[in-house]
Amino acid sequence: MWYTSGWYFSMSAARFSTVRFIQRAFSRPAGIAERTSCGCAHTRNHYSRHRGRGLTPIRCATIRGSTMSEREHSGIGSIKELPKRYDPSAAEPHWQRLWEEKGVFRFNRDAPHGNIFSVDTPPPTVSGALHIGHVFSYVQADIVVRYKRMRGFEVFYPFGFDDNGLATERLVERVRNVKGSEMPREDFIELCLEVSREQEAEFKDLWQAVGISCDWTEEYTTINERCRRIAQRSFLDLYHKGEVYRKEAPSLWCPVCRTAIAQAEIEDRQHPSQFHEILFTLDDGTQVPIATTRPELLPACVAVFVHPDDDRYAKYVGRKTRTPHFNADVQIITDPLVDPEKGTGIVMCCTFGDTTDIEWWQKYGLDTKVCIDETGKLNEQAGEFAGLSLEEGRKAILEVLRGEGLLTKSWEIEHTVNCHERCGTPLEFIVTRQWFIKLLDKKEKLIEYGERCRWFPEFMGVRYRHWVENLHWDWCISRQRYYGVPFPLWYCEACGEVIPAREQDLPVNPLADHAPVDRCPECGSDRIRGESDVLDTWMTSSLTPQINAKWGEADDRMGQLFPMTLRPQAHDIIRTWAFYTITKACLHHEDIPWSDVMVSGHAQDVSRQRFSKSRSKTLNPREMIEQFSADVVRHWTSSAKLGADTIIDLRNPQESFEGGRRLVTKLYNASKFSHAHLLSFDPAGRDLTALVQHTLDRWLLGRLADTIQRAQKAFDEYEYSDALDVAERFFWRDFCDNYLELAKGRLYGEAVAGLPMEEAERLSESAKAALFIALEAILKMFAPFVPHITEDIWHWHFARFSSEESIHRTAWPDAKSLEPALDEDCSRAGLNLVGALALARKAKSELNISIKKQAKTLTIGFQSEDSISSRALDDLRSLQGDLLSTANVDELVLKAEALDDGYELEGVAFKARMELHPE
RNA sequence: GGGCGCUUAGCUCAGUGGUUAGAGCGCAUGCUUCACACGCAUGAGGUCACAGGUUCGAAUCCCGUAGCGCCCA
Repeated sequence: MWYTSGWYFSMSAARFSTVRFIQRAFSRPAGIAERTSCGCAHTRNHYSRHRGRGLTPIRCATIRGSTMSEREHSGIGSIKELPKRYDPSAAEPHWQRLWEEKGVFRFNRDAPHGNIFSVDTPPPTVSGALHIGHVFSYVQADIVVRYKRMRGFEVFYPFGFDDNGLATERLVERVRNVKGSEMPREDFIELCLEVSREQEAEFKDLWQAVGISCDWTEEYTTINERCRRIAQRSFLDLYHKGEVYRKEAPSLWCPVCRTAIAQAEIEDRQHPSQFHEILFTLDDGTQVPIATTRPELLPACVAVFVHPDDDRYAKYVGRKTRTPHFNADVQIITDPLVDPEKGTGIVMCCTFGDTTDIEWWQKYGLDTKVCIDETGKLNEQAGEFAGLSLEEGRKAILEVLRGEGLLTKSWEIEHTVNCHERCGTPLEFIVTRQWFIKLLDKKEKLIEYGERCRWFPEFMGVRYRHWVENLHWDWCISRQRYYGVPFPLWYCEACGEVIPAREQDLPVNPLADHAPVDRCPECGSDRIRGESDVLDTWMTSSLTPQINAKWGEADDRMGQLFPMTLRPQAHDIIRTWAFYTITKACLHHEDIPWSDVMVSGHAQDVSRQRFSKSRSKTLNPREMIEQFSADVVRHWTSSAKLGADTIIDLRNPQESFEGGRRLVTKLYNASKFSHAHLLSFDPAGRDLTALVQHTLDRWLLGRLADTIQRAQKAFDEYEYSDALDVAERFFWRDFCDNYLELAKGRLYGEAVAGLPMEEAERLSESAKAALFIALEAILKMFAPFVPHITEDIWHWHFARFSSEESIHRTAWPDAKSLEPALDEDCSRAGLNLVGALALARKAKSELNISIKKQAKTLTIGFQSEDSISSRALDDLRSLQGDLLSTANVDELVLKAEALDDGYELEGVAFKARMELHPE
């Protein structure tokens, strides 16, 4: 039998006693640690140092603040006495409270500009519950921020909520079942503020629960006094610079929300629709077929168009035609914008069906015949159809035409319709008087400013450029709504003069406050009226860098904080949030708002539909955190590369969280093991790299240095997912699978049992020093991703040697500091040993035996006698004790010749053969 | 119609000119092992969408085709 091998007993005499000691230590009832004169509980090694060698007791690491101490402090002393499993539901709120109490993420207001990493997070719109997609995007930013903080930047990470505007109004109307238009304005605004406050409390609670490391003392909402003042200051600045104008013009109009909106608020939706072929009549009685999807606009028809090269209709050009039923005579005109392939190739132009109608209206000086009112109903222009909704009007007009024999054909088509992103209503163009910011005259400048920002990933900057290139309208900033920042303006009712507020009076409410003058400076009239429109909410939310830097305020810190460093956001808001923010910085300061933009993707269901606040089917992040923990949810957010969308199965979300769960469990277990051995190691005041002397320990630190550098490089490019990947690889493979297994012999004292005391001490201290360095670096590398468990473990052991209160304020691991311990020969030897260990594992696996089962010999043969092989042979010879104790083999046979059978490891120039003890 | 992105293992995805293309999940086999069975070990699994080109060498660069997604007309 294998255990009767004489070699085993002769080599293991010392080990045998150790084993018996361990058994005795473990046989104590759990929770009763043996105590000695140093007054604390002990690990086996610590215990043996006191008893066996009479060494002075070292200070034992006590656990400060960690959740473990609350539950288990009485039991430090062996692995057994740590809880079997980590409990995130207790640990996570504990650390979140501590971070808040200690102000761990608070910005130091005296920090110099050059050392600041400032983050302009887009404040989430208060328009419904946050979903898992928000967590996906915002946590990605937090991961980067936590890394930057550890790299020594003074982080400025404020957080705000965008509660001003239409989106919030619609939420309030929905949840309180009211209509803003049907109640007193002030009451409605009060209700909006109330709902906003409730929602914001929930948002904040969720952000804290998921561990967003922002500074809550910098919190703002876009409706608060500072934001109203800055938004009005922004308007006045543009007004005085001549960058805004007020004009009566066709504007995008939402008939349901009854307000003008901007181009950026359009959402294209595919609608099933019908093409109708309608007969117009020429002056000589000839009938021409015109195809349209919008027969309800027939009363507003002011011309018909054909393509200049369309031979079919060339003979009609320049003549007049009469609209069916409404009997208006309109001109037939040619224009290249007509698509001859679409419908019949003849198209009617109305006031206003679409942007082409508006273009033609301007270009050819056409009549204005408005048939739609601002509530989306047909007006008196539509004759007997007045008062009908557009849908009813369409049916009625078609019915009449059919009766008159003028509707010749109808067929189904798929049609893209411009809808309002907030309510989905098809938009109309209505002539109204609105304020606009000039954009079209500065497209090139806006593109240039976009290019001065660094976009991650780079192609997201291209999307911005194309959006600017394709702008058709100046920015309409008037909203005929209630819950928003008022225009700081009054008008003279007599002559129409515009009277702006004075800077020192901001913020103003022109409906309640007196104008800065009693009489119109132009005509002397005392009939002065405040503007009732409010500013587009983007007028405020495009100013978040200025709001954060308190532009123009008494405590202005623009010099310190502007431009900001980073704008993190998802890609759907490039055309809105990013675009408007760049526009404002350009207009106000001739500068970019931030130097870097990191653009995240979306979380989607398996059907590849992105989540949104309005979709009912989504995942509640609170429930996910309760079920899987914040760390696990955060780990999932790193599973996708920056900018890439990710998929999460709503019916089976646990699959997406599996990787995080595994990492957290593994971190806990590996740390628990390390902790037990490190309790007897005192790093205080010692040069740890100098203690690391064993080849394997130096190999480990070489791998660590490489990992740190690669993670750092990835993080600096905002590629947090690559950083996580290299860290996990190192932790799982190098550290857990190989190093810990190989070091156990020395950590338990077995591998050094027969050596002189000093040598044994040196080798075991080397392992502990390496363990200490590597584990702390591992915790730090994972800290941005899984901030709670890393904080917890760091407090078991490392906090007491640090001047910081939290791992999140400590320095990112320094690869350079490891250099004294690095050595090429050790790196190579370590690699060879790990290769040989893999061969031994493979051999046992092929023989279907446990890795633990003691084998007789491991024979490794080398294919050739080149220098690589002979060095590898030397490496294995010098490390054979580590190999044998880890692989559980009695004897290693090294042969400088190729083996004719056995197991070959790919990429390694040797083969191995395993020989078992006879049964 | 235009722009951007994507197409790599059963699934979800890494992989920016250089050995034999990787990971996680899933699958198969073995192992109760003194941190971890929520674990470990070992293994199977790929015509890198298709076609052409550049190159000593292409998943990677260029051109074209097809399909998918997003954004904009």
